[in-house]
Amino acid sequence: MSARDFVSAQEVADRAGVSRSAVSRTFTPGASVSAETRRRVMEAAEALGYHVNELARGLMRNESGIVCLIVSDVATPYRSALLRELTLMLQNAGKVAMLISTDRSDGSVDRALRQAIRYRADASIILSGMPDKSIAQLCLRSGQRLVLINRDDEQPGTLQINLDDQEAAGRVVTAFARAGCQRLAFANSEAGTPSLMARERGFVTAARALGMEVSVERYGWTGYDAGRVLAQRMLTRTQRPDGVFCATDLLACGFMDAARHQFSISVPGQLCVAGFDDIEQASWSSYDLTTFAQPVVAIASKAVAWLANMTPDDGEQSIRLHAELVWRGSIRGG
Amino acid sequence: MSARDFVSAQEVADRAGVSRSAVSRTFTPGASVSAETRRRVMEAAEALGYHVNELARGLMRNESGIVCLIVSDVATPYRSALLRELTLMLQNAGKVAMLISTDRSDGSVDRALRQAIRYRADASIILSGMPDKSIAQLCLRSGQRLVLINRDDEQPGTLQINLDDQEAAGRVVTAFARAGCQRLAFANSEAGTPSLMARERGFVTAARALGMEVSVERYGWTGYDAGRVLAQRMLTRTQRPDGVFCATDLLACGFMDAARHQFSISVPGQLCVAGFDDIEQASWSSYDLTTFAQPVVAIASKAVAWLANMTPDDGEQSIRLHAELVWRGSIRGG
DNA sequence: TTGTAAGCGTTATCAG
DNA sequence: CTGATAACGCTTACAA
Repeated sequence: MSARDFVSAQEVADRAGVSRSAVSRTFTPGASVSAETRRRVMEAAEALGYHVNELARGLMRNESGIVCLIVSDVATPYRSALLRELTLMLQNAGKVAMLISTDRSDGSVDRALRQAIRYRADASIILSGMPDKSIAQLCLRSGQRLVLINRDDEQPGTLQINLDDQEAAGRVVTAFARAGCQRLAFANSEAGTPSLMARERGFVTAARALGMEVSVERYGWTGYDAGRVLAQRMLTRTQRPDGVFCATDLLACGFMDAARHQFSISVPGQLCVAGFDDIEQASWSSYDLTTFAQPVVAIASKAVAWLANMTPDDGEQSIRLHAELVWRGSIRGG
Repeated sequence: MSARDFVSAQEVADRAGVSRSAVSRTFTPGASVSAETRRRVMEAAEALGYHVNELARGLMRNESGIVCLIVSDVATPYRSALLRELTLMLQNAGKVAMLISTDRSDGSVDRALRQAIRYRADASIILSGMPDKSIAQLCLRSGQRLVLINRDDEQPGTLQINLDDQEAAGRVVTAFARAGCQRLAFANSEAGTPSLMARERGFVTAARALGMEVSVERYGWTGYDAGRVLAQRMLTRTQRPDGVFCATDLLACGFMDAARHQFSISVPGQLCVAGFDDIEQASWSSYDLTTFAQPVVAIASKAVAWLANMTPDDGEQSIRLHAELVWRGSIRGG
């Protein structure tokens, strides 16, 4: 068992010949300490290797500085990009990120939130899954702020950040039409999250509004492999689609690869493809995928700003951000 | 300002009609409480929405349960995959992950470690960058355990996890030779981390040992774009290489894309390519990249096991893991 | 098994 | 500006 011996403010105070309150004030931004006292304290602290104990500080201040990031599938390109922005901005805001991974099992998010409460996190940001109403209530009641990203559920007291998924999906129909596509299709996963379903809804209704044929297929869990399977199902029909909107870029990459290498269908020559997220791979020249950009920096900065501000009106708030269409080569006639 | 009102053990004790120590014991695994008392406490806790305050507990126990993950470029496929395994296994071990992002600036890792100390983390796992000796010493002196992954530096008291990079790089030379390659080349970044340099060293020496021609080029920071630039430099030579080992898969993807789409060179027909890491994209059929697998689960489980065990011998320890060659289609004649 | 009481390292309050 | 003193919520001897 290790020593576990940290130096305390008391020891610093002793060495510097001041009271421990003086030490505390030295390390509290904006507290009133004379230059001379501060200097002596800093010197002693440096020599002893003193570092404020945030556990004790959090106990007193009733504010831990911890923000929990609750997320599943961290290794996914979009998720990890969002994670990067969030941790970076939290650090810049003087907070620290606690990462909790969830799985698809029931109550996984609830367990994560309970963890957040135990560590007295100032806030939790939920990137995937939905918390049970009751546990969300508990968070809010105990003064923990809650941010839901792309969840689109009405939870009073929380900040909701969403995209204009449905409207965006409508815009891509226009693009397919301009490219001369005749038979549209939407490739979705079975995850059924609000944003995924909004994209499907938007695509289908916009296509119908233009009097275009449109079909929908759903399979698996929004990854590359699911995209391949979807291609297999959709491209072996007698009347195969010539314009496919995939619910995410990962699906689109799998779809394109299967189309080209398995069925020798040229993209965009015989088949136009679009995705959603604008993950890094979408810009790789093997894919060159037309897609919608997740405004990850905007999402992260909105979330962190809301947390940092501690807005006086604690009420719910809903932010809807714009997903910009990124034109690349997977749709003809950009 | 929010209410920030958590229920305390005292309140639970009052409601259950017991002392607050009884409450404490109920939530301490392996403490002696009668079944009846436990039941009443649990009931009261449930009703009130009580959750142990880990800040206070950590203060007393001198053990926070926090493990810091210090990492740069979280959004990179290999890094995020390792991150996923680590957080998952830490959770299973009853620990919680605190994520600290670093950049390439000097002292970035040191600042991260200082943060870790302030939160009295039980341990820190460093995935990128190197801490200053003095701050590492401070961590160890204050009883914080340190794990360095792929850093290959001698830091007494820490756990070092490394791969057999140099030996692996040697094995790929054999593969190139079997494929009939004549002119080998190593595509590296300028990052100069120990593992990257070990791969370069291993490749060059093995090639020379076989009497094969071999060149080295270094550029940028180990990403897709750097791979493209390296291809540009290396494939426009009069005597261009026909077997290229890229220091990472990301470099390899960029390299292959440039080779095929920019220079119309067929892979593996005219050019064999190999990478390192076995990121998810390496298995995508557009790349089908022969590469070495980072044993991420083994790495993570070794790290967490070491932390959990609190091995009596506190001394340094060095684990060298094997990077398995994953045969795919980017080298002829697998 | 249970309750009492003494800390853990900090900050906030309030005299001086 | 500075120093005592009382919290914060918890765990853990120690005694009952």
